[in-house]
Amino acid sequence: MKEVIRNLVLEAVKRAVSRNVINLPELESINIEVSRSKDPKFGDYATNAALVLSGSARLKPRELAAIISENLPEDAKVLTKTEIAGPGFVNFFLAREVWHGVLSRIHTDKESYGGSERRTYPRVLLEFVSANPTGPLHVGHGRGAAVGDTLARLLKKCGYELHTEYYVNDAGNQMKILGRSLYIRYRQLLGEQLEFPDNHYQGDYIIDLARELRGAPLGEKLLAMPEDDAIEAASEYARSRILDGIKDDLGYFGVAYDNYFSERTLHESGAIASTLDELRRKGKAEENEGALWFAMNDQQDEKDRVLVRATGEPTYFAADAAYHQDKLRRGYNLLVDIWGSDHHGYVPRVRAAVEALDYSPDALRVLLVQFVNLVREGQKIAMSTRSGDFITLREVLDEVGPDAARFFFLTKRSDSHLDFDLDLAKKQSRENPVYYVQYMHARIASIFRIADERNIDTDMTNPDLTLLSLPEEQRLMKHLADFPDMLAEAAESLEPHRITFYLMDLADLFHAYYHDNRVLVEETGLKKARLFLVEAIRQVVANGLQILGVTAPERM
RNA sequence: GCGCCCGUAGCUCAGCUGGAUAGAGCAACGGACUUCUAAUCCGUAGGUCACAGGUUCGAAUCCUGUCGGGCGUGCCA
Repeated sequence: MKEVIRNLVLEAVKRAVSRNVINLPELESINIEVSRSKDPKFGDYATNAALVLSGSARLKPRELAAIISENLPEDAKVLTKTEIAGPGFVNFFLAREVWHGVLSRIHTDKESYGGSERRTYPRVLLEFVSANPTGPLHVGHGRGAAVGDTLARLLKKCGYELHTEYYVNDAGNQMKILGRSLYIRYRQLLGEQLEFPDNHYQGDYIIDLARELRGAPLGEKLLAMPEDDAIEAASEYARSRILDGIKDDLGYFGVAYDNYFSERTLHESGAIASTLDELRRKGKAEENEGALWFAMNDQQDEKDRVLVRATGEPTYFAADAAYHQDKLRRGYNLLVDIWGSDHHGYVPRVRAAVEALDYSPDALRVLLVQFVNLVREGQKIAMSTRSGDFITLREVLDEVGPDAARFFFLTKRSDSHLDFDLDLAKKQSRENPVYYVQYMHARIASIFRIADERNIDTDMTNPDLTLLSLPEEQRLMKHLADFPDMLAEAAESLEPHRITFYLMDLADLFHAYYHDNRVLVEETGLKKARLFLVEAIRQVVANGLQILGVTAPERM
């Protein structure tokens, strides 16, 4: 809808220029905004065009606003009137028929309402979670998964060509430690007195894996192998079992990837060596004291960073440079990475690598997701990944369910700390936003169900929407009209949390309306119009929840 | 030390790509159940947008500094 208004304004400006009413040197690059008016007395939409353009037009803002207003296309039926207000805003009052048209549009488009046509957007590769396959997913990963998967659904809805990927860090020292952890636990289980090093994986899940080995063919084989081989075999086993567990958890959480990308393949294929060579040739990588360093310039990072250790082992950074190059070579021109915020110092490094490999640094957008505190009975639950003393995603899902978890993870901006209140997530009341939103859907579904049971006609063809004259009905229709704009802006800014806030606002409007007004009234015309309205609401709620990956229940 | 993020109502947070009078929920207080689900709703109260400067027609939003909190600053991942 904003686009419609914006085009009217641009048209008005062009007409004013061609009629020589105003003079604007740079007509092409004007950057005006159309926004939703906060207060009904300012109409439905407003533009700051006159304020932005007054300088180059050499006119006072209010004068320019008047000119824009006068030069709007006469046949713009969507407008009932415009007003000039404040320092020079042009306020637009839209015709009732516009909102009626929105309702009809929702009924026509159904589950596709709110989306955008495929446009010439960049091809996007979204990478998220990418937790090391050295242990189960914890709650923080859950937040990354919810943000990432919702963002994926959102961008697809908005017409982006997008794929999702999970980068599996299955190379390097961590995998060796993982293998040794399992190997030692296994031999301990068989009765040997072995010390378990502090820096190894302490979690009980390693002991569980060791139990699986006991009596199994692989377990027998391990004992016959030289220790190094046994550790490698144990590592491979642990990696594979843990990754399967991660995939199970993600599946239960409603998250599916287009691709799992193994770091190991970058080592084995020579991709890392080739990327390093390229960096050397470009003068971005230099030997020093036996190690290979990435040469940062002043704009990139505070200091040079090691790519290959003096031991000859490439660092995580080297693999990441190769990985991002690989992604870009696969034809993606926008890479979106979702990382835990503790990795934020790493952003300049990878960005610099992308730039050194001749891609725009803007081809990489990194979303940082802050930590999650679990709260029970008002107390934060202490967690530590190192000691293996943490709450897994699975435990949270088993306790509150995937719907509440997904919704909760999106009740704040991703770069803000999140307190996840387990008690609240289970509560079935107004305080719990996920129930509040789902309940709106269930209530509407129940109207149709009740009507059916009582043999009340729910035919909605050719409704007379002028009967929807209550202020709250107007507000509801306008809010439904905002849905596509909200989605487009959330997608552009990579801010999926906007969807939950939108739905909570809609729920406020709906519950109040429902409370004060009956849909199944005697008068057939009014009943038909109201059914038409609430069904449109139900559809938008369903569409919003679908993007969040949360179910829209018919009854609760 | 240096870098990044954050500081908005008692609490938890929206709003931050500059726009008009800073918004929700919770908690507090006072109300509403003969109803399509009270699993709900209505009302009241609550603010030096951490502080100080600056840019601008206009600043919670951008810039600088100060204070306070978090994180980073490995030839770790």
